[in-house]
Amino acid sequence: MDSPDLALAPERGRLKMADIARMAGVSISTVSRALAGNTLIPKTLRDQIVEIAQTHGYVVNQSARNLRLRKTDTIGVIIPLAHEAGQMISDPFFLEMVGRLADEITRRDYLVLLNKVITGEPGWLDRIIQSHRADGLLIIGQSTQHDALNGVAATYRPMVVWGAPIPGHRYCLVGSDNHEGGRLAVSHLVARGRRRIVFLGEIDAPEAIQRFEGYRAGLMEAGIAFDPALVIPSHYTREDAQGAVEGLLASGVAFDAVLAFSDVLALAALTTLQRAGKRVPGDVAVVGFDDILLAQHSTPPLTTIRQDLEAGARIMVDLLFRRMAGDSSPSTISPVRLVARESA
Amino acid sequence: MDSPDLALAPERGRLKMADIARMAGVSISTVSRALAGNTLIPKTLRDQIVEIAQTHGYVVNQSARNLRLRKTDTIGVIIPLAHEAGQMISDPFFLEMVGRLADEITRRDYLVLLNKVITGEPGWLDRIIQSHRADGLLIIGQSTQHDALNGVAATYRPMVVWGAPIPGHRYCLVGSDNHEGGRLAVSHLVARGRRRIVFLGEIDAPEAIQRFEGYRAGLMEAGIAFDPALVIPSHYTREDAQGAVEGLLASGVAFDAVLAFSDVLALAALTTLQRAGKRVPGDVAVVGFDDILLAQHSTPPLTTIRQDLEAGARIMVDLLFRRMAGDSSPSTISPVRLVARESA
DNA sequence: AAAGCCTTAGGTAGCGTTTACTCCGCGCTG
DNA sequence: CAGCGCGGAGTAAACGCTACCTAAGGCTTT
Repeated sequence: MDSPDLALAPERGRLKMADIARMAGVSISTVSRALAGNTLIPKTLRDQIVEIAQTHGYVVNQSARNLRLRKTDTIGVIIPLAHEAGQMISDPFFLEMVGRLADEITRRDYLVLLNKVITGEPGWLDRIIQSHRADGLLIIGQSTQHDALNGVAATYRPMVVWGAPIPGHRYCLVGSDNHEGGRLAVSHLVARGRRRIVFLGEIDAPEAIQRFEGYRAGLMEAGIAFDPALVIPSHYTREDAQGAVEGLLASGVAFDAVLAFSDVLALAALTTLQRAGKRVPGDVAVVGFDDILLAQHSTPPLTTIRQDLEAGARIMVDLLFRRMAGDSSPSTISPVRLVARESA
Repeated sequence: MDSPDLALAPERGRLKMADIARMAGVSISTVSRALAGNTLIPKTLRDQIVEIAQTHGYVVNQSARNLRLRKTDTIGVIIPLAHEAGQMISDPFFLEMVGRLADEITRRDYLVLLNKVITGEPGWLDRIIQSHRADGLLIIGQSTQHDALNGVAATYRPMVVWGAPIPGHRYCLVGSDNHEGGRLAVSHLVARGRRRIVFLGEIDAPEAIQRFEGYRAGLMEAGIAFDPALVIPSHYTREDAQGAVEGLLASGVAFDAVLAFSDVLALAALTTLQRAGKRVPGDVAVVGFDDILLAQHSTPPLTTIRQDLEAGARIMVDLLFRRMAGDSSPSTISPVRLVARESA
């Protein structure tokens, strides 16, 4: 059928536009236009060219296209991990967030470029931006990088950050009402008669700070004095939380509830407490934060502060695309709600 | 300090190598070499150039680099979703796999490009390969695309597929011993006195087929006749499995155990059975497959066939990089083991 | 019938790198 | 002292594409 064409094809897999042009007997620019669906080329010719390209398995080389067009049809999703504390992309919260974002992004026919970043070396963000590998950036968690983010925000628009608002932030922020979450959790625990409420987690990132502030606000509302002995630091991993809770138990400090920074920490606390013979919620009530999938499946099911990640992801991607289109978009804080299950 | 340099810089954000060259008073090629650490350039000059680049926030444009070098330092992770059955990247199994792969890939300083593909349109794989956006491809699950994969395997080397071996497969395959998994599960159930064992799942993808074959082999070993009425089809989503189990209950068919294709399905079955008043494992024992994180947290904890995803991901990435280096690497099937928890 | 206009198509200049090739000057050897 | 090798740096040709500019016809318009 098209035997003459075949002779013209170079080795498979390195076909370029010029090859298709030769086969079709037209110029390169005509092929480019035809494949782009440009109506400058009459429909019949366009279809012919597309047909030839298809039967030969030709596809536009994106590296070249990206260079020429100065865009990549790709969104970078960045996971900043501070301290090299061993937290990985496999962390359930990140994973859920990444999944949701990926669903939203692919729905818009963009690709997702996943970046794990060990923050610390200054200029990491500039490096990512200037490499021009993505048309926009989604940053999951400010970690301790508020200043770095603020630094680029002035000149680099297509960026949306998940996290908590810090006075003077100039980047576009999407997040939950962490303060209210902390307050809600405490008020729920207090209503169930708890008075000695542990706060489990590292208080470094803005989200953590605000949850902690909410915790203190909740205590104050209830007229309970804040006791520093009940603040138990723990990194973001299961293992770390387990160690922290074991330490707490060993210390002999009395407590009847745990409010954890995240569900991952809460679940670790739950199992550690149970293994130590404590009944949950009988002896100790446990409240988490996030409402990851696991939360509803633990034994007992975890009471937690729910962040609607699906909505959050949708908003982030929405705002990002508006920014990429030149709009300036406002930061957005979504409400949280307490999901009462059985652990508290 | 370097005030004359500043005057030469164009608007921030679009610095190119030529600008750095001008600032340093050398040619473009010298800058390129210096930034690449090429020892042709004496160390002092190299350091000077790097310094200038750094203070001005210059970073090599990857689009251009990719085009010139014909490589991207990027691995494509592809999630083929058949049937448009609503399964999303947010599916726990995919997510866990993606997380593990991402950890392995970023460890090697490559980036991860996430691709959701609705298989169906022929040529989807060619399109991805020819777009030259990634240096290698990791495909999570053969789905129904065995032929498409086999088609490109001959000419496209850097590709590794997660799934189950099919006679005559020519692509590099990594997976678990699905047949043995099915057999193990049945043998475990039989040892606990179960005789009417349901198989819950779609029997379309190779992995499913082999798990099903293992199920039949297990029955045969135990001298139990295979009963087609106990094969309950269900797509890969929670919702679908729930419907399927409800249908099963309504049908009145007697059964005392469920072996599900995946943990997601098993967990859906678990809750559906409980909601219908069945006790697990009292009335019905439930066994899953995969051992996703959720499995150990359900009530009761799920007995399941464990696939070691961490090891699997490591092997996949390992083999892929060997293939990218030109080695040909063998397919690998990892053993599975039964994790007995309380649901069976 | 000359002048314009629209349609259709090609030529070609980049996009920003990397690297093979060339060139220059200096210290050595024979 | 001619010639040679070599360290050091520049020139220019790709990499594969898109889009601006130009041009050739075949129309309509005055």
